[in-house]
Amino acid sequence: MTDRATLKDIAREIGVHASTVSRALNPRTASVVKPQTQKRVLEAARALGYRPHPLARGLRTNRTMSVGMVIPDIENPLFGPIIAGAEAVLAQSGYSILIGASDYGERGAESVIGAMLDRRADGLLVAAVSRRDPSVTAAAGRGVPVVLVNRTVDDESLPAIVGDDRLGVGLAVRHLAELGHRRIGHVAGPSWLSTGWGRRRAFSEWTEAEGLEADPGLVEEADWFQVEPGYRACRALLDRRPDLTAIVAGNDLLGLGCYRAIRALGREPGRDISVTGYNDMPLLEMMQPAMTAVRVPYREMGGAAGEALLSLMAGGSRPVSSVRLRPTLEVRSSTAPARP
Amino acid sequence: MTDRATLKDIAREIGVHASTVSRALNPRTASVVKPQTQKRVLEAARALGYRPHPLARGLRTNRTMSVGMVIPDIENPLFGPIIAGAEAVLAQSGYSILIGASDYGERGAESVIGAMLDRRADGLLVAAVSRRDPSVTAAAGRGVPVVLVNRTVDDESLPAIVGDDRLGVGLAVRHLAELGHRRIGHVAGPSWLSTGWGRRRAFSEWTEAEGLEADPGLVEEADWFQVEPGYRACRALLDRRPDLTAIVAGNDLLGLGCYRAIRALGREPGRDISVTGYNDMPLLEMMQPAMTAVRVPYREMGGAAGEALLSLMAGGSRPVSSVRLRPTLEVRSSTAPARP
DNA sequence: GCCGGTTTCGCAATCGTTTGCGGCCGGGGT
DNA sequence: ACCCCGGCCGCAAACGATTGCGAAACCGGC
Repeated sequence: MTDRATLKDIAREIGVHASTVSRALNPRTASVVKPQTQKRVLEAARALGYRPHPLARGLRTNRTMSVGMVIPDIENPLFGPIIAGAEAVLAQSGYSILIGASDYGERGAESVIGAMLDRRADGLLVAAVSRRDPSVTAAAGRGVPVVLVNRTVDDESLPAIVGDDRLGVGLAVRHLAELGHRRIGHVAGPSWLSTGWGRRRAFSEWTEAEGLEADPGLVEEADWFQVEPGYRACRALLDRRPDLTAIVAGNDLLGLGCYRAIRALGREPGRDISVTGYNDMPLLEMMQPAMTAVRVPYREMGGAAGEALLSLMAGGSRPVSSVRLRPTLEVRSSTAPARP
Repeated sequence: MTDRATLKDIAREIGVHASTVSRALNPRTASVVKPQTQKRVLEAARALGYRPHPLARGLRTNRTMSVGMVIPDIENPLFGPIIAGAEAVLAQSGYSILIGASDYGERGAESVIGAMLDRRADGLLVAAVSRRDPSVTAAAGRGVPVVLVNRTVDDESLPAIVGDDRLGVGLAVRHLAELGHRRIGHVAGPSWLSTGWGRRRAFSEWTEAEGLEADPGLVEEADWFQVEPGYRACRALLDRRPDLTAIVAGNDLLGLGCYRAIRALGREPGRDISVTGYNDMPLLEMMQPAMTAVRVPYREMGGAAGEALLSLMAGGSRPVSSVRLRPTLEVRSSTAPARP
């Protein structure tokens, strides 16, 4: 760890005071130093390989140029693109990203957010866990810029960058309706997650809007966004309603659970019962049958969240508004015309 | 951002000097303050909700309690568990993780590593990109603790936590040999990646060791660890050697490419030609046929890397040795007895 | 040559913590 | 009674940057 050059080193080198060097190096204050001195400072700085010390600077300015990103489950491939998108735009502006896993624990989010606030992160990017997370709103209440991403909390006051689930579910339902399906079921995610809850509501709205059968019994809630719970929920759903010809799954994994449930009943997904996924995670197109799915632009989501946070941290007085990103529908072979 | 309490606040509260408070709060120096004073300090600190200012502390001690983690491609689901594993053990010791994407660019790794060193990260966890990355060795040369993870560089002096590819490939080759396969091919990853290169060499060694046909023509290199390049490489391989009965793929995605190539030739993976994947990424068991794959313990890998970095940063004079984690074989239905 | 007004820059404080050094005080040994 | 020593704590100097304030230096105009 060879010690790096400091402002004082540069100052000594060219015979000025450290404060002058500081001003010369700071674009905002560079106008008050004589152009020629600035040039000498710049040259010496480059010659010495000067890099400002972020701790010293942060101590003085109360800014760390780092933002905390809290992810409920880093192992979930969903969050990769979100992180990547946010990282790209934030790194552009010189911010570093502190990552923390909340591990879905009520206490988890609290402690990881606490750690980030202790570190004086300038802002927080939160893929909130539950629909009401006290530690998130608490942080926001203490004046820390917070942007929610992918999921939202019930508190509407926080800017949130999410996918437009209403639109996405609509894409799936309309697609199935156009294929002639009239009795469509829904395997929903946990209703205590904003994504599970929102898609479920959207499903009810769209079936009604499309003039399809709209019955609460068409919906079965899985207790987790995973294959196995999806399998169980789908079995329960098909037990109750063996006449369904299509199923809208709350996410891709639930959709894969539906595949298994349908096969367990001796029928074939895609051919006998159409299935749509949600998210369009990698490899979904490699499944058999390749799954039709609503694609959520996660990378863009991360990028938009990063930008929102930037403008929030820039102190823009006007509130940063929430954004709903438009999903698209990737039509593959798990959906087919309804059989008579 | 309500201002937090400082040492001085506590000092004023109970009528001592700030330095005394500092000593009382620091376990290492707590022995020099009278037990009773320490108790008063502790109480006041808790009452005021004191949290040390990491910037001030870091400025003084030259430690940031943060480590940089550079990942070539955050969107790759492979790295999720690695990050999670490392995060878990590092957070335990109070370290935060700065994440950075090098985006596979030669220049990328350099700039992101530079950013982390500017931030005075106490250590670096690097999922190196190429087998020789100058910026990594340069950082290590400057005295910054560096641990490589998943991939390694040719420079053997850096501690690296990797999967034991030799063993893993051996598991696959022996499994196939036991199933009666005699003519086994290999679709390799790029040889400029340590993983691609190492598995390829291991393949040659094992085919020879098992007394199988060992011919350079049995290996075809894909130019990237993706489905499409895997497809192309596998087609080329099968064009050259239509008599192969099994293929060891350099990773799971290449294996999926093999599925497609095999089907394109009118044959069926698993039944006509066995295929093994490598890594055992999520959802691989949902493929048709469910892919037999070497499973690499990525979460443990991240954890081990975190621990290695911790002991390296702790200044242990004895060199931290590299670790090879033992993979296991998940036998599924993409491998079957060789047909006569 | 003096004066008012700009530039341009130095001084010193400050951010919150750690830490070497020295001072004070009390107790025990001679 | 004196000295010494050890326990406990305060003082102040760092760490490296930013920034309000004031002081030179310099300008032109009278």
